[in-house]
Amino acid sequence: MVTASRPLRADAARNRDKLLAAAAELFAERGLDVPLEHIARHAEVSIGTLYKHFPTRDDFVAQIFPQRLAALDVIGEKALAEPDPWQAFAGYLEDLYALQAEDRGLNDVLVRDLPNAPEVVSACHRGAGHAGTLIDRALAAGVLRADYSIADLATLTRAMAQVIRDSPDEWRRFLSIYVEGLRA
Amino acid sequence: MVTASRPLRADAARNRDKLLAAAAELFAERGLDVPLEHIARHAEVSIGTLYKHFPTRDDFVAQIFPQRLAALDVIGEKALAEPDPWQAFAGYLEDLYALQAEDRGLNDVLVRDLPNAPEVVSACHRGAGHAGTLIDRALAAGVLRADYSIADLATLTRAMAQVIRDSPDEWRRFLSIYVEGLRA
DNA sequence: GGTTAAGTCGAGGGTGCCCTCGATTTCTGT
DNA sequence: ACAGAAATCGAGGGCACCCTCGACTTAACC
Repeated sequence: MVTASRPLRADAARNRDKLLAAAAELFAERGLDVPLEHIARHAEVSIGTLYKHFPTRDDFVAQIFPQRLAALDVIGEKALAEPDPWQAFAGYLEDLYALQAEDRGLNDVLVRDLPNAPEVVSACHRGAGHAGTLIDRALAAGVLRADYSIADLATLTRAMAQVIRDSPDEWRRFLSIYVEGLRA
Repeated sequence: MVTASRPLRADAARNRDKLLAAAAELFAERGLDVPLEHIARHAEVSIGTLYKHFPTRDDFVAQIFPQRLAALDVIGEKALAEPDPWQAFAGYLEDLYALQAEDRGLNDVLVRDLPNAPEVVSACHRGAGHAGTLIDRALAAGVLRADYSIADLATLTRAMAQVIRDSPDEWRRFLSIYVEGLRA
């Protein structure tokens, strides 16, 4: 069933873009919970127009974060290209949380479930896939503690989210201590 | 300057107690941010009466948590009595976060600064004192990584708060991995 | 039992955010 | 240039929480 909607009118397309840009900026700075009214104001568009284009907050999230989550694939590939299994895994963690630390909204996305943004969910699944491979490789090489699993990484991610929020300069140290605990 | 206020009338004392009990229960279950109206309802007292007894939310916090934080002293003493410096330190962490995991409000208290509840702040300082001693002893014994400091423990506490909130059954595992990373 | 200070009550005003909808404006195809 | 479809606008209703204040009730003391 093809829902061939007519193309947007020029002014509408412009406003849509302004809204997306505003949302992306405010999400990154203030997190996923910025009032939608702030986004509208920042985009210089009325609140009614905002709701016309993006009826729910998750519509913004679904438009903005899949792109940003593509970075997850990039660091995943990068890590998979690293020959040393320990370096690959540890480097992946560094890169992942560096990404998270740069974007308050992304930090939120990785902690919440967003049942209404399937593309975001699937991007996270892809990321988890990479991470799983890295874990398996490290396990096979015997460099990672034998009982480590992807669930532990999920827990770590939530913990890191909090550390990043509270003290954006100390997360590397925290991570490095935790990672020490991971060696086989 | 002694502000000898008259004793409370019987009904007032009763209501005050009901309010404290309600607040303690709801803080523990739902965290520090329960609506004050819920507390009043749960205490079967009007919202006006609540404000009469406790003009701010921090007045509740200041009444409720110093008691609860006394448990911090207990586990601190217990740890100081343990002869093995590593066991003392690691056991302290276990006990501390077990406490935190039992009480959603306490979990919140340990993450926020509460400038308006000086008794709470000072109880935390006392706790930090114990922890500092335990760290120093472990460092002196050479069993703890040499650069560890009380600031790291503060970071850990925030991280643990998040882990406890999200997955109340997995915090022990998370902690044990982190603690592995701590051995000298 | 009467007096009165102390205490209780809850309606209601304030704020911040959510979301809708009818009046108005603007684009676009002819 | 005009008609009509498409967009825009923002006032306003709803909700959850905050907090206040004046009218009412009650305990405490004689």
